[in-house]
Amino acid sequence: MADRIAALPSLMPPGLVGPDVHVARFRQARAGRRSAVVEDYVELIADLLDHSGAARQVDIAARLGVAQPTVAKMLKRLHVDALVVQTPYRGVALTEAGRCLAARSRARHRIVEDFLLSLGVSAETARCDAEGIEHHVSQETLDALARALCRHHDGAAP
Amino acid sequence: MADRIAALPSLMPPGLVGPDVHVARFRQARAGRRSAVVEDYVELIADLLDHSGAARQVDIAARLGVAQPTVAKMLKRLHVDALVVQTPYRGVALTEAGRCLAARSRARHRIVEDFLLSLGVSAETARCDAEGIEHHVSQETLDALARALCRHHDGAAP
DNA sequence: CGGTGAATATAGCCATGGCTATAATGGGGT
DNA sequence: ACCCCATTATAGCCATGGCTATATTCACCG
Repeated sequence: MADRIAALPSLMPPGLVGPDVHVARFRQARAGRRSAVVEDYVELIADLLDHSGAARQVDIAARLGVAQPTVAKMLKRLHVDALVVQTPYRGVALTEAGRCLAARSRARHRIVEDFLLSLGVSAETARCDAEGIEHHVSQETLDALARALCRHHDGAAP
Repeated sequence: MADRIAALPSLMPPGLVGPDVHVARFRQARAGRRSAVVEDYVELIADLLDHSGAARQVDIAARLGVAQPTVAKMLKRLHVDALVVQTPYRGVALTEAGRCLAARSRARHRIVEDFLLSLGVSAETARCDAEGIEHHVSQETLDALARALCRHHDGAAP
């Protein structure tokens, strides 16, 4: 059938790969979409804690562009996931796991954004695109971006 | 020095940007996540049509790694969005708008994947990461990637 | 010490995008 | 011509992540 034809490499024009490989790609992409929200929250909480010493729901909501109850519901989930600790009617704090995830997300974010900047993309676009891209960058790609960034810096200012 | 910047991002307290700017970033990222599924479907349908002449629900489901009713429901939505036309118990076809969207998604995908390959990322990782990244790449960044790709080719085989 | 306003908690709604189970249908083989 | 079965349609469930409206609680000030 069509599948058998598509599975023959010699008859396969570039772009259509085996169904199993296709599945793996899409499953990974969906996983990235799922973890993206969590990473956004944790990273933002870390930023707020570092910058102002407190992470209140209203601040999180204001920066994410969502309503406060949305933040409250998500914080419950983050608490279940052992990423934050909440004291009622007070701000949230990150657990050790939360700080770890925040640090990784932040590093990833920074590398992606710096890399986009090194390509000549405007600061605002780099920020926006990095926000979406960072959750889909594997460690291998991240390493490649970091290497390219190093080469760029070495070549630009030796 | 470049290593230091890339390797120790968490030691640099990121200057917090204004809340409104933050909101714009996250809103764009959420929009990208929303459109990602639609683009995945349309791009895949176009690939199936090009390579086997038909896009059946079972094939779409097998490649996306989802169940057939999930595909059926999504096709209804794509029909409402005027991206596909369905004849009952037959495969789907793309509308003009659908073909247009598929072409744009495919071009975007190709540039991102080729760019990752040019960075030295393995073929499999490039495929997987490109699948997630492509939906979050603005036109400006896409242009920058294309330019860098051209420079890479010129430098590699002049 | 009490009241008031801001922050948080809670309840309940919606759309999206998954799933399973099952019914309806159409095409191909005998 | 007919029946089988692969395919598609439909029904109904769940989790996620948004929202509004409203109740609670805290903190501060008079």
